This record gives sequence, C-alpha cells and structure tokens, in this order.
Amino acid sequence: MGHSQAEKAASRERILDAAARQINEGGLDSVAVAELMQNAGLTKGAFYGHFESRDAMIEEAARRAMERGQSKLVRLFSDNDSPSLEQVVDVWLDPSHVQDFTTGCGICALAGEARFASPEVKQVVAEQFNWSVRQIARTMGADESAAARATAILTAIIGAVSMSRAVGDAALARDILANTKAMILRTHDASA
Amino acid sequence: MGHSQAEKAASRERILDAAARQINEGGLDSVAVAELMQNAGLTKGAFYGHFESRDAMIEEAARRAMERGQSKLVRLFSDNDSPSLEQVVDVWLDPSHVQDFTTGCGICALAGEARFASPEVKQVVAEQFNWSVRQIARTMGADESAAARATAILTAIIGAVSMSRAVGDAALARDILANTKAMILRTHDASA
DNA sequence: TGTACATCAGTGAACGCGCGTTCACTGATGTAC
DNA sequence: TGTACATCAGTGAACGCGCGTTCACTGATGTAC
Repeated sequence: MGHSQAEKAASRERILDAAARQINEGGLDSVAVAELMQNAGLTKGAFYGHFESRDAMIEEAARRAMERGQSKLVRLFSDNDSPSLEQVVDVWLDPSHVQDFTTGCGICALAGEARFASPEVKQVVAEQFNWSVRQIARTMGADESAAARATAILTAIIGAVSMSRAVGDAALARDILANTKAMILRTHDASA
Repeated sequence: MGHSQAEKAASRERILDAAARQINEGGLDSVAVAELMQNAGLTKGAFYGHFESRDAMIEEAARRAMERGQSKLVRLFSDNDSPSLEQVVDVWLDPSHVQDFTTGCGICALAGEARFASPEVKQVVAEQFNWSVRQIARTMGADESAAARATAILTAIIGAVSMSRAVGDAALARDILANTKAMILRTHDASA
C-alpha cells in the first residue's frame, strides 16, 4: 500500500464520505471511529493523522452529509428551469426519499439531534435551512412574502419527514406525508 | 432509611420521573443509570430491583415523558370548553414552551430520535401523535376532513419546535415559529 | 404484646465491554547529493 | 542515474474512562409464634 500525499488526501475523503453516510443513516452519535476507519479501508490508529478529534471530524462530516442530501434538489433545479412548488415538495415528501437514509435530506436527518450538538453543527444546520428556504422561495414568485412562506413550508416538510420516520406505523407515515403535502399546496394556492 | 413496600413504589416513581425529565431535557441516549439513581436519591445498585434493564425502563419513561408534555394541553382543554385552533397552536409554538426542555412537548422531544429507538418507543410516539391530532381536530369543527388537516398541522408544529431548537440562531428560531403559526392559521381559514 | 426470623430494598465495590485516544514501530515516498 | 536518508501515512497494541450490569452484604420491615 502506498503512502503518498495524494493517497492521504484520498483517504481523508473516504473517511468523510463514510462519516457523512453514517450520519444520515444513524445520526451523529452513531459514528464510531473504529467502524468509520474500517469502512474507509484503514485502521483506527490512522484517524488522528487526519483529524484532531472525533468532534472536529463530526463538524466537517455534518456539512458533507448536508451536501449529499441536497444533491437531488440541485439536480431538480438544474434539469428544470423553473420547477413548480409541487415538484419541489414531491422531491422531499416522496416515500422513497423519506426511507432513503443514505442520501436523504440532511436537515431532516439532523433536525432532531442538532439540539444536542455543538454550536458549529447547529450553524451548519441553520445554513442548510436558509439555503433550502431560498430554493423553495424561487418557485413561489417574486412576492416579498415568499421567504416567510417558504420558511413555514420547509419547516412542515422537515416535520413530516421526521415524524413519518419516527412512527413505526407505515399507514400513519403515509398519512403524515400526504396531509402535509396537501396543506402546503392549499396554503400556497390561497396566497397566489 | 426505610425499606417498606410503599417506599419501594415511591422510589420507582421517583426514578421514572427523573428519567422522563431527563428524556425531555437531553433525549433518550442521555439517560445514564447512575445519574438517574442519584437524582432519585438512590445508588445505582438499586436500579435492577426496579427494572429488568435500562432499555425496559426507557420504554416506560418515554411514555411518562409524553404524559408530562401533554399536561399543558390537557389543562387548556379543561379550563376552556372549546379553545380555538389559534389558542392550541399558541400553546405549542410559544417560545417559552419551545425552550422548556423539562415539561415541553414530549413528541417534539422524541420526534428526532424515535427513528433510532425500539419499536415500543416508536409506538408510544405514534399513540401520542394520534392523541394530539384528535385534540387539534376538536377545535376545527365537525368537518370530516378535520383529522387530515389536524395531522398536517401537528406535523408542522413538531417541525417548528424541532427546528427552532436545532438552529443556534434565536432570530431564525422566532421566524420559524411565527411563520409556521401564520401558515397554519392561513390554511385553516381557507378551509373554513 | 413481645420476641425471633425470613424477606427484601438499598448499598457500594467490582466486572466487562465499547470506544476515543495515544504511541512506538513499519515501510513506502520522495528529496538531497 | 543511482544511492542514502529523512519524512510521514498507516499499523496494531495498549490505555483510560464511562457506563450498564452483577453481587455479596447490610439493616429495616413485617410476619409467625
């Protein structure tokens, strides 16, 4: 095995990718250094050549977990000049997206536990929230209330994804997603 | 110190109360047996005279954490024959309630991490969710769509409480709460 | 009513395990001559 | 172009700590006589 500088950079990327995936799947607390390093094809001793501590790594990985999650949204906006609000909401509230713990919405994955996380992680969540609000607002016309309404819409989306994952009942999970979508579109039509 | 059966029952209550409070404050994972027993005025060795395991206790304490959280709502309904939807929403989205990690909404406390919890805990969350939906629906008239709309409203409330706790930014937290309240009332008026 | 004894709530020390972190060592890299 | 050496990515064993769990023991309770 090689030990060049380029390979070290690649190792670091593999560690962060594995951590971001694990964060989406099992939350911040589920990231264990030894398992992480094994998933990256290394042994745990090498970890501290890449990061000062587990906490320092978590902060970077949380950001990456967000970037992974927003990829579907970025694609929707690049494939389609002006997607409708309904299309955007469907991306989030689609049951397969809700069950996708690997590349699913990063805010949804962290919304519940960010409350216990470091200020740095909270800020990452806030930035991602604001970014997503702007994307939603873009579908809602130039109305100056768009940002305020988009804030409420994104909040409802996050609640729906979180709750439909939290209840063990598949039928209730579907109700939550469908009724939230209906409420969002109803309130949007009422403001149009 | 005494060791009567009545005192044992009282000890068990103290343990569960301390656990429920800790769940609301720090989440399921934050409940440590030793700290818990100390808060209940006992030593950790006594724990296993009351519960088979930490997991078994968590399940009971989760239910109790829910009951603690719903007390404000129960009071609102008993003090007032027919509170309006706005009054109910205000109870949940009041900033002081959002910051109240001791007796705050139990579903909001567990919504984010129930996804990683046991099926038993998930079911407790689902039951509490359904109970709360019924309370909200009661304020919305006899319309048969009330349950569906109440589901979306509660979901949005949970999202708002979770997110306003998750972002480290107090101004953003207020925006989230205010805009969610506005959306809920707007969609309600449109359906009335 | 009083005494002897079985029960059992609670104590506190100890165990085992997982996990973050450290460190002496290995061997490939890449630079200096 | 080739050789010697310093650097450093990665290894794997070990450490320390927290925490859930166990267990022998204590002493109050409450029942039997």
